[in-house]
Amino acid sequence: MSETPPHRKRDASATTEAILTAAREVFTEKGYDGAGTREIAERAQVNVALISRYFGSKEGLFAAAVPPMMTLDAVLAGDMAGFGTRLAASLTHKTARKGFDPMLALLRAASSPEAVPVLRQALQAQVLHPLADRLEGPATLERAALIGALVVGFDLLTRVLGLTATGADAMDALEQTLAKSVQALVDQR
Amino acid sequence: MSETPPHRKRDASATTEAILTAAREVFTEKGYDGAGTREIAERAQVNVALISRYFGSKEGLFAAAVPPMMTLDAVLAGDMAGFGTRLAASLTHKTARKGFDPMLALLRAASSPEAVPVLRQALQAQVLHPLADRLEGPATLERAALIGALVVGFDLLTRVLGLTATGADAMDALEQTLAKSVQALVDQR
DNA sequence: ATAATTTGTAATCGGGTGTTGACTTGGTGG
DNA sequence: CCACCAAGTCAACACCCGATTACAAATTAT
Repeated sequence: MSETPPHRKRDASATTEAILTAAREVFTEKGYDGAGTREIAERAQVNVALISRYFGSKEGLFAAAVPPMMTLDAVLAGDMAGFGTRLAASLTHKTARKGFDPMLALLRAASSPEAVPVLRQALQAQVLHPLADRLEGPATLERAALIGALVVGFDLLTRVLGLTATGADAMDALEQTLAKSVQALVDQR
Repeated sequence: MSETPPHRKRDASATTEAILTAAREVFTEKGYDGAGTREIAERAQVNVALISRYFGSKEGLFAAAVPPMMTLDAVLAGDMAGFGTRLAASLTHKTARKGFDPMLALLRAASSPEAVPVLRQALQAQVLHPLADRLEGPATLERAALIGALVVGFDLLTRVLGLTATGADAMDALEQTLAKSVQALVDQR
């Protein structure tokens, strides 16, 4: 058995990036409390102390890892007439993407006091406000918040709590109803 | 200074009840991970070991404390024409009740794997199904789930993440929009 | 080549967690 | 009265956490 190369080339930016992607994965899977710095470091194949060095603390790592990825741009592209359908599809068509998922990370970190300010600010600035700007009519911010509530609640029920629709046709019905509810909030005026 | 009476009268059912109410409060405030058995015992003025004795484990305590209280009966009473208004009012009129709040407890425990099965079962059996039974038309379970998502998401945004409506009139607009969205899901057919 | 700075390592600190076992105390039935 | 058993106490266990310190190795600058 050949010895594992004792250390890869020294590259600060590469290791910070490795830490960030590992942190995103673990925060997604385990939440803020459940994610341990040792586990993150291990997955990044990096020494634990480097987390403190580069990000100051676990909270600093979370703030650096999660917020930049919270965006609604993909679904917001296109005309708002099809927004409900697009959003519903993006929620039900769980691409089962391994690794980082901003929504799961948010849901599983929301119970940790240290993470709350970070999450609130990012959600406000990068999701709710951009969405409200695309709405017309009265109370755009409130309607945007309700759309956000629908999305967040939907993901909490299905992905975190694991509530499953009973059948494939029920899944279709769910997606259609969701799309209709969202679109009603978009078209309201 | 008189000595504090070294111990109150021995009463197993009274102490289990004290543990339960203390547990409900702490789980509400700190979530499942954040709530410590020692803190619960201290608030109940009870020895920590009694938690293990009476409930087997922290998970057992959670299962005994939270699910029985998850109910929608108060809002479900009355005719379904006013359901949206009633539900929206019950959410925005945060009575700021101190102590136990099943919705907060659910939200802050949802990220803990040990709590998830308990929460899912209780939500399913005591909230979603009773609500679906009161709905008419197609896909009642799916529409009930979406109403649940709206409620859960709304509370997550406002109470857990602390997103605040900018003004009092904005709060009214939010409540009305929420009522309308819920009622639309109720009346759909 | 030598000094200085950055990058990575290893061990440890102080504290907190849920849970357990042995023990003591209180009330009660024989 | 006293033995018995439930109810409560106490101290410890084994484990995990985030953070820090002192040190070694590699890179860069002089």
